[in-house]
Amino acid sequence: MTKPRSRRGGGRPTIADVARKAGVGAITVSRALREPERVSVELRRQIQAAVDELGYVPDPNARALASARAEVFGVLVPSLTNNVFAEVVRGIYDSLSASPFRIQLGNTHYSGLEEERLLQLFGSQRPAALIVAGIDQTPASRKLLESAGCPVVQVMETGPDPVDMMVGFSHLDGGRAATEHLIEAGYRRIGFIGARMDPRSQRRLAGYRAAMEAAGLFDPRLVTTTPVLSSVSLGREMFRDALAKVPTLDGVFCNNDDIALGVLFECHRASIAVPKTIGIVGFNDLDMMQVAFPSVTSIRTHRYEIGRRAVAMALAAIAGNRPEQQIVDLGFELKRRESTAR
Amino acid sequence: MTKPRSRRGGGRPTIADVARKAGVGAITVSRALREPERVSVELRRQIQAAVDELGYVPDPNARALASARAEVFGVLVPSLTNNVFAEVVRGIYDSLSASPFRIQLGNTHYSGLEEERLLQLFGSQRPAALIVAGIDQTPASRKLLESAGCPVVQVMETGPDPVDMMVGFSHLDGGRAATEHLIEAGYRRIGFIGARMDPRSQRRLAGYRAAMEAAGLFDPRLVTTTPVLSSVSLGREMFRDALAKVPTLDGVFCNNDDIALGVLFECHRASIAVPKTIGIVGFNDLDMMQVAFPSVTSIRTHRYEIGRRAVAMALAAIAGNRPEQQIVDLGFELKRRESTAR
DNA sequence: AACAAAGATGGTAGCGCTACCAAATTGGCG
DNA sequence: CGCCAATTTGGTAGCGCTACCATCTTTGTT
Repeated sequence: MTKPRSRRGGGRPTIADVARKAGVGAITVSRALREPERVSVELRRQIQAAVDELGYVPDPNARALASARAEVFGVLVPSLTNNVFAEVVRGIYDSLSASPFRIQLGNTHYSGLEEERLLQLFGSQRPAALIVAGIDQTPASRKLLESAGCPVVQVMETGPDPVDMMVGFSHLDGGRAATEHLIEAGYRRIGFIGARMDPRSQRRLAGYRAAMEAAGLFDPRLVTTTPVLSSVSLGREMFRDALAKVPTLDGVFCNNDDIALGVLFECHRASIAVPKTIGIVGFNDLDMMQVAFPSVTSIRTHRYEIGRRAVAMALAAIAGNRPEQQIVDLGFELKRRESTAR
Repeated sequence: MTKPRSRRGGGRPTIADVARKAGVGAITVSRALREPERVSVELRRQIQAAVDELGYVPDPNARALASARAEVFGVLVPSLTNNVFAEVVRGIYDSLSASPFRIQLGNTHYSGLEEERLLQLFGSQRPAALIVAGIDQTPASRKLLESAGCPVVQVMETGPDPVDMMVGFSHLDGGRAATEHLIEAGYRRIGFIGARMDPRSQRRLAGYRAAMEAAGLFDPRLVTTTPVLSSVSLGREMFRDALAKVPTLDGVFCNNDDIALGVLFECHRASIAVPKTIGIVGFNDLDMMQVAFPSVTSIRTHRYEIGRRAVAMALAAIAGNRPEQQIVDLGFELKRRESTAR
């Protein structure tokens, strides 16, 4: 006869301990915790008392094993420090904090291969739902998502062919709106400056190009891109490059607000008047854009709300009532500010 | 006779399937995966072939249940969008991505109660290690950490009384260094502007106060704080308040770089010369501070490195060789820039 | 009052994996 | 050549929980 719980570390209470103390069967404790309405009020009280007294916390691993379903949301984003994704993730966390679901966060570093690896890993946990950033998964990733056997929400972007559900907006339309605004404001030699040209940035660039071509203003020399990760200092450097290439530049649409801020600072430093000589438009509308001097026109996107909606849709799907709308376009807003007011 | 695997979702391969295919015992497969050197080369090869062919991925839940130890690092931070913690978290993720450990991330929202709740929750998973931000845990949280039965690393700050291990730096010294620098540069009416006065901000304030008192310059009216979450726009507003309160203000030490940036923009807007009329020092040294115009003096902290070191120490402790140094002070650097060069 | 239906509770048998021990094989050495 | 130790492999018995079914109540219906 071996010692009963030699292997378990601290001998923390199990469901059997609770059941014994409450004078009921283990399964009843399990039910009282998961579907209280199926247990009489009286037993529920007794069980709760035993739980409190023992400080019982269910073991999620045992739970997942027994039910073949972990109470985990797998979340895949390409970056943890990019404020944009941080806000999406925050929306997801906030929406899930009151639920029993945990979050398994993965950082793909903008790599398709890493995404596949993480999906493989997440799949082994049988998550309750998967939330992934973007719509450009590799074929292998797409297959993994389709066979995940759980609701899948692609976020940040909308597109024609969802794996399951989608919440986002059109980056192409955003890029076009930003560019059209510059054109309407009277700018003509409008540059595009973009770092880390991920698929979303590419589509913003496509929107820029569409607007420029429609106005007969497109010139490939106006486009400056790099695969390097975006930063404020990079924005400054790229702006200098762009200006060296096209000295007549009179406006820039920046891939994101970090770049835009770098451009703004360089304008200050080089005594280039904004918006008079150069108009600036950013993307995402971080808090600081409206505080900057001059304040910077930007495309406001609803990152936090995207996170919330993604969770809401996934939870609805888990509960069995899939939303009638598979694709939710949360749109964007052009925030007109001083940097383009000439 | 019930169907053998009716409950399991997609009938994914189990260790038994691999064992059968490789013609070995299940336990040998388990060993080949976890401690390959204890299995003969030949069997190892056979097993690997079977794993590849079946696409077997071990179930982490079953693993955790059987071994009473989950391959999970619990990580608790007060904010997900604050760039500072995002970088720590990134350091942690990057250091752990090649290991079998997953990460369970919790957001305490700067709340001690929420921290307790999350520690309770994390404890139920028997994590391999815990990394928590800060050193000011509530007594209940501290008890949970002490009885977690795994390595614990407190990060971001150092202090005299670690639960287990610590990686960080002294916020008090940082605040003092920033303030002394302003004093040396010739500023006299130096304000402190601080939002979200968490314990680390409090200690930066204490450092400011110590430096000011030592120079005989302290005046409580110079201190402007709020518990509101920090942002660039809040920095602007608080600076206006501070200036209204003390019109002779000639310098500010800001709790963090967001606030400093808000101050800088307001100076531009109100045509206040920096560094001539007002000197500005920030805290953390985000990338943009050196690009700003004028560039902003700040205290550089090593967030990413803190994350990496925390993981390295935890991994060492798990492997059985605890680092001889329990408390690692990674220090900080005062980055002198244009905003205080007068 | 008799009987079916619905509700409440419990027992049993795993979920997929690993700790623990036992067995089989090999090698070294007197 | 025999014996013990080291190495390699496998069997058994759970880890803590829940799905599934069985049992026992309670309630509703005619």
